[in-house]
Amino acid sequence: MSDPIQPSLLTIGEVASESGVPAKTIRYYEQISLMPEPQRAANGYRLYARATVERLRFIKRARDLGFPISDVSELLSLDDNPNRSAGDVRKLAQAHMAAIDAKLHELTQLRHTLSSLVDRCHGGDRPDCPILDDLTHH
Amino acid sequence: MSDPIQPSLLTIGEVASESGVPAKTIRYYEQISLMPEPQRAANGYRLYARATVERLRFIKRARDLGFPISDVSELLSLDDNPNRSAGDVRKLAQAHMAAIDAKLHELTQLRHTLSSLVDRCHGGDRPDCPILDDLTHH
DNA sequence: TTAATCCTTCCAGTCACTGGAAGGTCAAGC
DNA sequence: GCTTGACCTTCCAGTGACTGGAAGGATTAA
Repeated sequence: MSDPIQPSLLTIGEVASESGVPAKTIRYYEQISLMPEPQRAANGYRLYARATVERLRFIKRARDLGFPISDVSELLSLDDNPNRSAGDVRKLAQAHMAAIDAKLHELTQLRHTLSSLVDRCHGGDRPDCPILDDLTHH
Repeated sequence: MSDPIQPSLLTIGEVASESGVPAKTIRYYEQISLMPEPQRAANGYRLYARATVERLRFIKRARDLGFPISDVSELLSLDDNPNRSAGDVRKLAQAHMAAIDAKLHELTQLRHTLSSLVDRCHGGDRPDCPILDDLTHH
């Protein structure tokens, strides 16, 4: 009846500051079902169990490693599943690495091209410019 | 009175195929004012001068080099301005290169971390996995 | 009582397109 | 004359992963 808030439950601001994930982002994760809907206090505030902080840290670390949300979702499922195989996790990480490698390759190419253009440009006050020439006549 | 369509004017499909920029994207560029509004035929079709193809190729090349639209807009202005200085163009390109370098650095770091995690994972059927351990306990 | 700091929801913006719906136009073939 | 297909038009919505802001309620401290 007295419906006391259990001392172990945390507000969104608390899990946010403890996990490093902004409250706004936590609500967003709930909206896209990456995080489950939490309990609510009588006043409508979200209330989270302590373990939620770990969950959010897991997500944050995965995001910091560049995994897209869809991968994070899979990683969470694997983490929850005691019958998982490490091979499945490894495959996911390898696929992500391959995507990063592709991006690195693309950016490296770009960098070479830009660097050669910049090197060939005198950079002075005259209007003639090999960079614009390249854009115009490539 | 007879309002003949000049033979040198092109439809959006024609400038699209000659420039390599999809018609949809050309309309989008018009919407964000990267491209000016073109003439219209009596039936409402967009009609472009031949020179538009060069303009679109310029944009496409700049986009392929990774310049954001705002930079492309500046590059077009510089290209149009006979009093430009090559130094301004060079500065823009260098700033873009710096952004690419930052991205490269970030991705390289990521790649190292992921690579070491993947290397440490046996990848077999057992559930124990250093990748998940890292996500959980980092 | 007031102010500050929480919390809530909902809407809009970021970036650069891209897909799709619903409909008008045009040329060719039967 | 009719149909078919390839154009063209506009408008709306979705992508990824948030982020900012408005408008308002709740709680706490001075």
